[in-house]
Amino acid sequence: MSPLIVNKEAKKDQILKAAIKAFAKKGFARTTISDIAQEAGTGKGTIYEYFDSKDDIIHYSFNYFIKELGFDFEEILVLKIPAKQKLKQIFKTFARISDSESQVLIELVFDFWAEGIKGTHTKNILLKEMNAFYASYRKLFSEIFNDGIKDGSFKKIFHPETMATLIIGMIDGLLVQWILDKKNVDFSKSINVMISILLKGISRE
Amino acid sequence: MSPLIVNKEAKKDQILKAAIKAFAKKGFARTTISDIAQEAGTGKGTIYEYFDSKDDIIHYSFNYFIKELGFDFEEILVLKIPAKQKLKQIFKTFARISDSESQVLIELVFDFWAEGIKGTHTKNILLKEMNAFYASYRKLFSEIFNDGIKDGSFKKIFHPETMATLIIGMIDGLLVQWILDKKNVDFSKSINVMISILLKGISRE
Amino acid sequence: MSPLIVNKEAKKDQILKAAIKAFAKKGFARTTISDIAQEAGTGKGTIYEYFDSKDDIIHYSFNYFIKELGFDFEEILVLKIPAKQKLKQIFKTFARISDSESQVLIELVFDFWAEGIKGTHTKNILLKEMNAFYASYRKLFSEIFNDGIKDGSFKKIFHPETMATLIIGMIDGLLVQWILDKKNVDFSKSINVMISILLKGISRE
Amino acid sequence: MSPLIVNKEAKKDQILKAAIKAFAKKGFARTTISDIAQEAGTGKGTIYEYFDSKDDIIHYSFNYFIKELGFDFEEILVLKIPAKQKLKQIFKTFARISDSESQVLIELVFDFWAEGIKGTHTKNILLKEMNAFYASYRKLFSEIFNDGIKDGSFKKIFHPETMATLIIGMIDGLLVQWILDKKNVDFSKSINVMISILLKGISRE
DNA sequence: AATGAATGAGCATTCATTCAT
DNA sequence: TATGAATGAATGCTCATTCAT
Repeated sequence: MSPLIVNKEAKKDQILKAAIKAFAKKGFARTTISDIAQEAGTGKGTIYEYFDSKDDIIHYSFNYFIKELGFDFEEILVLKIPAKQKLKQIFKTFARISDSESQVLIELVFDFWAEGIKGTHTKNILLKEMNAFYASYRKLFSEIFNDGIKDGSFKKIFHPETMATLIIGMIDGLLVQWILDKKNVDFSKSINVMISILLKGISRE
Repeated sequence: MSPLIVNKEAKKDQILKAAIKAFAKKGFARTTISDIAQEAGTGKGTIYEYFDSKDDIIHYSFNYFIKELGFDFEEILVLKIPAKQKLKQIFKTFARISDSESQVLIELVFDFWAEGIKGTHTKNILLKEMNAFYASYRKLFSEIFNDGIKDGSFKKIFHPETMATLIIGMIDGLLVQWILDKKNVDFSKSINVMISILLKGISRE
Repeated sequence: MSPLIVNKEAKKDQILKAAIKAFAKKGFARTTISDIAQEAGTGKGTIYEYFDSKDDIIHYSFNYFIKELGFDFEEILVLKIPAKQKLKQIFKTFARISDSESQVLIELVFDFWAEGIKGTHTKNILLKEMNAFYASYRKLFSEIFNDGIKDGSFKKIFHPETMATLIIGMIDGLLVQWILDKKNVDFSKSINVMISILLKGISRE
Repeated sequence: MSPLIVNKEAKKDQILKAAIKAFAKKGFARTTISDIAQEAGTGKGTIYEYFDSKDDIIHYSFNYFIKELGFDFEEILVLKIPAKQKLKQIFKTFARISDSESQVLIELVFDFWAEGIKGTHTKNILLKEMNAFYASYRKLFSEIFNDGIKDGSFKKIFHPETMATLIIGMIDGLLVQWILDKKNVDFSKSINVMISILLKGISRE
């Protein structure tokens, strides 16, 4: 009669993954709790044992999304290598997005964006989190640019913050292009071209 | 003897604008026909006098979106000016996006993207149209690059198609950044920086 | 500038005929005022110039139905011919139902029956009228039977009222069979068989 | 650990009965899902746990109608009794229709007929089923007539198929008369008169 | 008189959420 | 803890009816 021991965290994770899979197929709005339950192989009611609401699941999905895609370049940031090398290192990570299992996750960006800026009262959390994410993201790049300018490898003609925005924008933009038309868009190649041009544009000499 | 005379086209347009306004506020999924009717100042039933369904309205919104944002650079394309000038000209158009009344419209991009790739059978029309739009868009830029390469003003080291994807991606990406965080992102400025770097990167000498 | 002179009655009739045609196609419930207007070649609003409501049209349809199918055997009733001849004469009329233009009309019986016994407050008029019609109908037959019994040509073993019900029931029933499955049911033939059996059953000697 | 246990079949049946009751009161078209839910004592949503759509309910109603009214005379058909006895036996069943709980069910015939021949694409299932039912019904009677003719108890002057149509028509017709005007029509008595006349008409000597 | 644009009450249906077991 | 039956608020859409012209 010993109760089945389940790792609550593990099950929550399992449901979350199922939810993401379901979201990727039909988008937030069209995905029902039933869909998620089915994908997770549980009952509908069970979902609510682990999440407060559908919005809650969306919210968790975003955090999972960020973490899982490995957008944490802290380690790179503290490396003792030239700014230019850091940039190259970071871009290498992105190039990897197009292969692997990240694909399902990637499909969610649009939904996050759409949901993020629109959602009702509750969901402004999403918007805040997204803004926080992008802000930290921008900071990451701007620090690198600042370093580069300081050590003389980058020209100081460009405002580092603006440059950061630009870089991130380019990455997101390529993502969009690629998701919309995978057949005709080569993500990795485009990223590489981008870094080349970029470095050429900002490198001193 | 004569019935109430209404300019059907004008009213359809008016409703469409109201719909777009409503969509911009809450997104496609959360916007109800009632919302649209209220925004348009008509009864619910009236909406259906002008559109077949909610999907139909979304569909029309996309076409309006494209046309209204003036993404038709055909005129520029045929101008007898150097490729470099053409690029600058085009980018000027984008810089204008951030001001004026385009703002409401811009908010819809996320929804189009999200709806486009997920939608059910019927809505794949949207996806097709979006793909068609982006394809023609890419063609536009790649032609300019080809011209530039031909007349010797651009280096021929980059694949024009990839470059086009890159440019469009950058624009879209900046758009995203800006929509998400208008306070901290300066769209026009970023666009200008972008063109500078870009031209530096691809111009011969 | 002399106004177009229209015979109001004629136009009402024209609309009524169009309505019946429409009803025959889709049934009362599924037929819209638009359908009727289209069939009549008029505007929707015009319908209301001649009829108070959809229910009103149904109501008029019933009266038209009765009159048009020629269920007025008064003339036969007063003829100076034997009861048996009268019966035959009447049945001949029914045999004619299956050819001619009555067909459209006939399709409506089910709707009248269904609407008649169910309808809301307003429509109990229909039920009353239908009952009145059937009552007079029964009276017609029972008078003939009474005559036949009186003059000795019919056996007096059967209650004339019951016999009348039976006859009418048979006719209606055949109608049902025939409408439902015209390919496999021969209305005229069945009617003829019926009268044969009937006469054999009730005729004295 | 175990979820709420419900006898799904039983509940579906209960809802079906409630639906039939509701249909009997207002007819298919005027009966709303709300009406059915109210009659069943459940919430609106619950109905859809057991049936796919309103059409689905109508469809099930027909099958229930056929089964419940005991229109399955197979057992009688195989009895080793004379054809004449079989007919009497069958007619006894009909006489029973007018009493008991069948009454609610009976009220639906008109709706089935009306819906059957008009319905849209989906509902032609109803028409097919009705035709199938009547066809098997006709076959039942024609077999009895054939038997009677073979064993010499019936005259062979009448085409068995036509006779069958006639009988069924008479029954349906009486039903109509009775439903429309229960006060003035005695169903059982009429049926009895009918069988008398019929037998007299077709029996040899 | 004729019309059809406008409308909102009303309907079938969906789905997030609750809760008894 | 797990479940799925139950539910009603909410939604897209239809259509009889009204009414300005």
